[in-house]
Amino acid sequence: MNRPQRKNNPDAVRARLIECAARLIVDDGLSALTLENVAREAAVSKGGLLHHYHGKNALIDGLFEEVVDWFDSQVENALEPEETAPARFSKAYLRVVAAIDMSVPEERRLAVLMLMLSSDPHYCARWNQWVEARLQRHAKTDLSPFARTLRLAADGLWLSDLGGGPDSSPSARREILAFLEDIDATGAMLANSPHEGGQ
Amino acid sequence: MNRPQRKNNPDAVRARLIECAARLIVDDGLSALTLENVAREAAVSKGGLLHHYHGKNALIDGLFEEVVDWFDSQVENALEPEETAPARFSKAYLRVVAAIDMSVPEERRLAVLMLMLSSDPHYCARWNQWVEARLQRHAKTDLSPFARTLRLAADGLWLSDLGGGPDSSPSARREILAFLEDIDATGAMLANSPHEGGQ
DNA sequence: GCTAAAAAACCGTCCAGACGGTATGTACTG
DNA sequence: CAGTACATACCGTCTGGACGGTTTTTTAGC
Repeated sequence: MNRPQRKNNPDAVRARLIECAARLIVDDGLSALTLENVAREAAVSKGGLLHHYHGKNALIDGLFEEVVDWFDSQVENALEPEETAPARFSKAYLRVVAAIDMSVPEERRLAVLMLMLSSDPHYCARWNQWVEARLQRHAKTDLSPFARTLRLAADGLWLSDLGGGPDSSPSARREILAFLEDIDATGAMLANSPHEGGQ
Repeated sequence: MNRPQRKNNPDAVRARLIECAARLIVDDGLSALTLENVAREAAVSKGGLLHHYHGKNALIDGLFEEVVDWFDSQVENALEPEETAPARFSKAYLRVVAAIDMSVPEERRLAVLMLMLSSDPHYCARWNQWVEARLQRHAKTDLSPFARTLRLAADGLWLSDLGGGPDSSPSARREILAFLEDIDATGAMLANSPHEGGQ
């Protein structure tokens, strides 16, 4: 995968740049995401950064795609085998979000996504594209109110995680998950309503 | 309360500054919140702005408090009369969020809150303080998993509103609300679990 | 009630620093 | 040698904020 014949392989530098950008955003807020800060954190000069990413937008775009791809693969892995399971996609969605441990740097990436989503309409639109594409693929299972509610709760959890809200503690999180599973078990009102997508 | 004997009462100017700052953030993004822009929108010079708010932080702080106070009063008004109703606070919380109409300028304020929350850890902490204070006040009714889930879903709805996600359409929203109410009606698993607050 | 002093409200300008981005130079690799 | 991967130095712009001046309102003395 990597090319150890190079002393400093540029892929690693790129990855480090993305990683540091993510860390900066999560820990110090969006305003801390400056080229200089990222470069310093990644132990690279600003010129070096701009060699890999032609401008700040390119860096952010790279970060965005990185995170979305990561989340996408995570959800894909969390999907149940039965393809007709109700709320199959939304459950996986929730599971991935709920499993995030903010103390693990790798998993803070999602917080980055949240930040970017709420700060820039452009990324918001791109995210919505992803969600709607997935929703379309799982239209048979994930348009029910229950599925929607699951995703909404996941988003709330996600947001709560970001700020360390009172519902992000492990115990509170466990309770919520258990509650949602109980509802699922009762099996009430899981019928897919024929609600047209989009707004 | 106000002093109408003044021709241009400064309270009105301050309110206008806050209002314009909010509008700028929501419509044009966080980066558009500059002293000059705010001053121009409010038909006040930059010096005038700095006379009322000693620095940008003071302005943002004022905005933050304004919005939190507004949300607080909205939730207070949405509270059911019966003080022992399960998830009393969380239901009001959800009701207020769900009732927000983003086309009404007044109600876009909440979007401001979201923006600030996600951009600055400091405001995140202050928001958590508010939530925890309210949670403590309503500890008897709003620590159940159901209540937590309600607030989480509200947050998700809130976020979805901001970005115009696929779950922010009126019909989808109605479905979700109805679903949540059905769960409430079944009355299952509403017992307050003795979960210690905080993290 | 009149007036002068004080305070508050407000304006326009200027400046230091930060930030994104460019241009140029250099070392390493193949 | 050519191209990649960086580093260094620098530039133009924007922004926050300081500062001094001007108008309006309030207060105080008489």
